[in-house]
Amino acid sequence: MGVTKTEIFTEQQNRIADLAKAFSHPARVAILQLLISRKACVCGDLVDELELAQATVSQHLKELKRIGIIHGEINPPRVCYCINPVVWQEAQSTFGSLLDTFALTNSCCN
Amino acid sequence: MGVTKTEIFTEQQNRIADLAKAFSHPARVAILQLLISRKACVCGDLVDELELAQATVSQHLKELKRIGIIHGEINPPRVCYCINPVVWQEAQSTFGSLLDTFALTNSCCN
DNA sequence: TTCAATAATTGCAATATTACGATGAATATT
DNA sequence: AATATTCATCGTAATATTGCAATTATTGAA
Repeated sequence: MGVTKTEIFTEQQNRIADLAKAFSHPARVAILQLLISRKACVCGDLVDELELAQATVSQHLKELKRIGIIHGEINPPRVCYCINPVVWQEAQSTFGSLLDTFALTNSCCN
Repeated sequence: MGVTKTEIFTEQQNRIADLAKAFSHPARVAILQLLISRKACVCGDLVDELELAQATVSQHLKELKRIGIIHGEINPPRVCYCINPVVWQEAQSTFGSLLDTFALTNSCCN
């Protein structure tokens, strides 16, 4: 159907999936890296850095905003995008604990 | 177009995006959690745990295999799925360093 | 060989995502 | 006021993803 059955999963599982979406497209990874390195934080600069149309970059920024991992400050006529430290920390602890739940001592069931 | 322009991004960015896809759907998160907790590792058991059809679970398993984060051992007529420790560690270090590149002392550019 | 059990694959439908040109809204500058 | 700049949104096209029923291997057992 193309539609995820959100209701059959836990809140936590759905949130993990959402946070992962921030990193699940190379353009969004690149945008986040650019924001962190502070080589660019204005939409127009991101467009210059990436070989993508302005509309496409804007769409990825919208998705990142929806997830909450960035927020934009209007600085007319520009918009400065920044990492949201709160959600970034949430991602750190979420992926940190998820990835730690697998102990390397675990062996396969055979 | 619906098609990601893979070629304009770095190998690293594309790999991060691919690894993130393992976690970007709640069903795949649930599957990985079940494999880790060892409540289930056989496809049929996963189908019982999740409210999804066998074909759907199989497809998610296929995607996780493509990424490399799990592998299946044939134990006829069953298939036992396991976390691949090598790729799991890759995910740990990849997301670990990516998430660490943002220092909370970073302030926005305004 | 035939049957049962298990899982992969196929085919299909519906929705989501990616991408871009064009347009629109907001605001600074002239 | 008119213009230019910047970014969001709309519309559209193409591809990807999600999900399931049905079918197809595959293999062990009868």
